[in-house]
Amino acid sequence: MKATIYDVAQAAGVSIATVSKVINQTGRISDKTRKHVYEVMEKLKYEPNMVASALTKKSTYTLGLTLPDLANPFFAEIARAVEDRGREYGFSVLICSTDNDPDKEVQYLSLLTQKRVDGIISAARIQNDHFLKKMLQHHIPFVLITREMPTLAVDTVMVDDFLGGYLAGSHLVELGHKRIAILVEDMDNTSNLERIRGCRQAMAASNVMLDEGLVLISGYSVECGKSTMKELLSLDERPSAVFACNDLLAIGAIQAAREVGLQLPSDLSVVGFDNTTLATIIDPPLTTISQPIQEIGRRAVDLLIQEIKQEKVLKQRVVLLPDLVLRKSSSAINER
Amino acid sequence: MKATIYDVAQAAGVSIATVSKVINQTGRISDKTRKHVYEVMEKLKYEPNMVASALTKKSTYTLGLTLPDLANPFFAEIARAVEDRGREYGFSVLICSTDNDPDKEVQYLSLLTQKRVDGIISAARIQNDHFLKKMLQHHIPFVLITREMPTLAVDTVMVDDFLGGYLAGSHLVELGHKRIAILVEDMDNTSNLERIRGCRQAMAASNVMLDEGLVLISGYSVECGKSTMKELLSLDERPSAVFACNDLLAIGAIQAAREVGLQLPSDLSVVGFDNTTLATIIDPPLTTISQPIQEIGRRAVDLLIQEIKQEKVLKQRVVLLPDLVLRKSSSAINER
DNA sequence: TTGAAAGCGCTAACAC
DNA sequence: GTGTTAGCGCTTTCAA
Repeated sequence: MKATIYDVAQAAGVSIATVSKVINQTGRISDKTRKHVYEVMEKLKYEPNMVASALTKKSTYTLGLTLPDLANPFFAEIARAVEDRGREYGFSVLICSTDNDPDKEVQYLSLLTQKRVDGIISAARIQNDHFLKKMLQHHIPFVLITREMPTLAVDTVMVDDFLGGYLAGSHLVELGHKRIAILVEDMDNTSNLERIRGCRQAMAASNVMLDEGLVLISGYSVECGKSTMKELLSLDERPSAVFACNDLLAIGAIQAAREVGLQLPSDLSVVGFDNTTLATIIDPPLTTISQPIQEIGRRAVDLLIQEIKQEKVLKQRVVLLPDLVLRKSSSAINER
Repeated sequence: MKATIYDVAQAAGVSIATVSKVINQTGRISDKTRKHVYEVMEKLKYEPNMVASALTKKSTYTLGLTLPDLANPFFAEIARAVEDRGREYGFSVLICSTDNDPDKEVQYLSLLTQKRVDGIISAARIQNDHFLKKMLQHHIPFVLITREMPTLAVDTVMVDDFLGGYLAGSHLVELGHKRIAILVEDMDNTSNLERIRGCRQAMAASNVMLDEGLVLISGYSVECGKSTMKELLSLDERPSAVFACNDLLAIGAIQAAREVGLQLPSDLSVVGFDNTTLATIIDPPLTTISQPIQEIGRRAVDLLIQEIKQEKVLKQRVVLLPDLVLRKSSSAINER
């Protein structure tokens, strides 16, 4: 049986209140008893029971993180950033992959509240905003990352998707591309919509019209990007450039292009979004729009902790600005 | 204030015991009261407090997972596999990246025991086996994955590293390579040692001697692999093939080779280890030794849960067998 | 500087 | 079928 605070108190010849105080460094305890209690704890291999203390303190010192898929490098990096920043504040993190499945989302969110996490960070594209609204009514500290819910007053840390799309679009247009395709995971979330809108607007600013028939919904994975890109490449008049709304799709696009024998970037320019480590691994290295992953994780945790500690009442939306990272997958159009 | 079981009991006009029974589906409750209690819970938006129940039930239904770095795709995939299997049993998982830092390892392990996780899965290369021994004495269910501790009776799920190295070595030797280099993260862990030993033995079996000067410790990242590979390539007599003890290093090696203008696989064959998704992204696609990641996560959780439920006393070491996955980064030696 | 005692929200005998 | 009650291991007034 694990030692409890009673065992320590008894062995040390003091009360449990005293032991509690030395553990938590609260109240005033003489150096002598403190040291003695420490020794006894050591001897008994005593490990404070945080579930008991959580029950009284009403704080578990754990954060919940929901995201679509932990195996996706982008989210894995986000998770790591959250973990690191959480650790600095003494919080650990419970991770939940939802696969963007509404059922899982609801289940996990409910689980997290039952486990009484002190706050939740969600990168999941929550389908059920009704449910989310309910969560917020429970007043559980909550911050959304990577995406926004325009209709909800919820703390958010995100990147400016419109600007990201705009940067991608201008880059391509400046390189002389006119026939630009867009690969998107799905159209159900604002981020993707904004990225497309940004790209379209950048093109329009240079009088290049986006052919809406070249905007393809591909699903979520390298494979999906690849097969969708193949469709695109079998078109009579194939695009000379493609903006993929995330790196995974961009990679699929590159693979598809190579499989049909195209040279990159001369035959096809590809721009991604996220700037995950994958972007440097693919050949040619991917020109992409960077999200400041570390910073997103960091700021999200900061906001959450402030809310948990009630140091803040003002909800806010932090919009970080993306960057165009030039690599080798894009180049001036090759007019034959 | 969140509703408690008392609020529900009162509002439903029953005792808390009854409410508890309907929540946990224990004891016998009439359909009528059950339904009524459910309605009240609904109305009050009651969420059972799992920290309270954990205190009495002595089970938190959460698992701890420690690994070197969640941002590393290999471990991210492991984490996802563990999460999924855990979920099937109703467990969530607390993730801890140790960066192979002995201090963090000790801190996290201690944190996990304080949070009273029901069990721990560790992929971390725990430096401090003394500490680990202490953990095991506490009888906390524990399973090691991805690596072994030969001197400790601890449940383990791993891949046969020796065989993996052997497969890599034979493959290269069969392709006619004689000057084979090995890139390894570090020599502090049995896995790496075994992989090298396997490779060496496969070579020896074909009367090819491993030049120990070609075994380089590179550190842990694509960048490290790259710079170490550059050293290797600046040798007077450069190797014609390299076995990298993990995919990250293999990717670094490929990048280095390309940067100095080599053609792969004609000028250099590269074999990796792990078969992460990265292997399919790099160009040329990486020939590598596959670890059955899903299966490792799955089996680890199964073992752990059995131990938690005390359905098992026998400790065991599950050794999964690796596979050679042929892709495009290796080919017969090119004799000029 | 220390201790007694009342909770925290729940489960599990056990009694009715 | 349902209720009473004694914990689970800890924190936190409040007294001493």
